[in-house]
Amino acid sequence: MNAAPPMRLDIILEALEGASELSELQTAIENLRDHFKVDHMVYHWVSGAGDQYGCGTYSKEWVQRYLEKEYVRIDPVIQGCYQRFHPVDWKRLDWSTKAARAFQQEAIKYDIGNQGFSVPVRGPNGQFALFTVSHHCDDDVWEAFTEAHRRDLILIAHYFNQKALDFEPDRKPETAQSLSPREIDAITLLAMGYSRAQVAETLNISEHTLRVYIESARFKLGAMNTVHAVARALSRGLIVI
Amino acid sequence: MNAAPPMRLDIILEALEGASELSELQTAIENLRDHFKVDHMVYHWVSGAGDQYGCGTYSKEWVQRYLEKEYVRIDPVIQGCYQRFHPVDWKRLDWSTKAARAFQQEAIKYDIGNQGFSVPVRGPNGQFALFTVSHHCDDDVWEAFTEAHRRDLILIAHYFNQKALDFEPDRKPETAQSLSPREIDAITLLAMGYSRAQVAETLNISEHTLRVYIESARFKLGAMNTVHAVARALSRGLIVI
DNA sequence: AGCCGCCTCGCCATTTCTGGGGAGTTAAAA
DNA sequence: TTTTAACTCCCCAGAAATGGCGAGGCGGCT
Repeated sequence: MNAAPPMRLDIILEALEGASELSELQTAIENLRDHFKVDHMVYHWVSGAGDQYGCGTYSKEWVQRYLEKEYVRIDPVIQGCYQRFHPVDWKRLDWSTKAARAFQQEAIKYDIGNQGFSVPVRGPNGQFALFTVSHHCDDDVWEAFTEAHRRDLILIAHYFNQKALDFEPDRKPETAQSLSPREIDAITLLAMGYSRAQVAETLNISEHTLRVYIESARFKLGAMNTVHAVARALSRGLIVI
Repeated sequence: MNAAPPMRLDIILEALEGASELSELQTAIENLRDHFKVDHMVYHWVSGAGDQYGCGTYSKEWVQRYLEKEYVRIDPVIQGCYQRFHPVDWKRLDWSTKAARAFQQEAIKYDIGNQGFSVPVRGPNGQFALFTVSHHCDDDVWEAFTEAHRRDLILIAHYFNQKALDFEPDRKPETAQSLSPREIDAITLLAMGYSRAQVAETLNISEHTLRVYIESARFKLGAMNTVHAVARALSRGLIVI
């Protein structure tokens, strides 16, 4: 299609590293798609509450439909990568549910391609994103491709996420409010299923003291109740269970 | 020191990728240190609860002291990387507190080196680890080194973490007992801070019905109470907020 | 056709959590 | 040195969650 030959990878990466605007990410991802000669390449930041953000080469129609239908809830690529650290071929995901299969059929109709490979990326505070390459080809061709370029793709995913985090200032101020050791203890034990009485006993403090911790943690986390506080602490990576 | 010349990077990486035992990680990290001609190289998995795990070339004495004194709590490298996505030079971290400076002095006494560079890595369920290179040299030499090898170090960090996750079986056998759509709705809204009454109203069902969902979700998740259920659903990636 | 899972609704008693107060110590930071 | 932040303890009343009970309709799978 294009008269110009694909750009060299290191030049694209350098441009990506130096990017200072969102539009440059879009340019970079298009250059990368041409460089690797694949149908699509997408960076997709999945920010839990439902709001998403990203850039890539999927058609506007598909992106809109994806958002409208809240496909993020059933997309096996999202679900699968969320549990994994490794980059993963779409074939190895769980497409067994009916909803997933319908989703797959529709995606193919929108020219996403029958093959895909996604790299999960994670940042501070539970931030999560995907970098995906998709294409239309045979299984063996695709396997050769992913084998050959896995390292590059991991690095590229890393760079895109780095830039996305740089451009998204919203995530930073929340970081300031970390929890005190005692608060972390309290919230962690609550997340492990202990009742307040049990937590207090475990920590060797009175239940009243425990409540002070829970309340101050709730305040710091901007949570409306204990469940909310635990959920926020978890998804921000402040506690681990 | 060694008579043998350093191994080539891609050979070391290949060995790392194919590793099936912890001891191979230790071998790989020593080879990498020799390859890059630095004083130390360390992979350090920081598992929230306090237990740690890793491999690397720090002296046994330092590792033991680090664990004994629970330096993970005050180490600015840990604190700083936990909030960041980018790899970071130790000089750019916050060493202003008294405890941090004392820690730094002690680390230098144990021959860690005056320069350091750490790459944060994150896996599913809030897993967090660091890959660190440290050395004794001037600022400009160090800057040239980190500039030249940043990409390699990111990839190496990724591979080490991948292997560490593979070797850690605790994270895997999550019996993926999935939740019904309504249960997911209920647990998600609870995780977002809504009270039962609010969730019931939002979902247009009676509070009694809602309770059935919560209880069945609790049962499926093996949780002892609502907080526990929400925490489990979150850390298993069944819900996203 | 029958079983199973999912969705929906109801009541009562008990336990647990939450929101509003106040108060003292210690250790580190400004 | 003063201030700040973390840790500890206490009371009370009202709101919310929990445990255990039962019931019916709908849709898919065998």
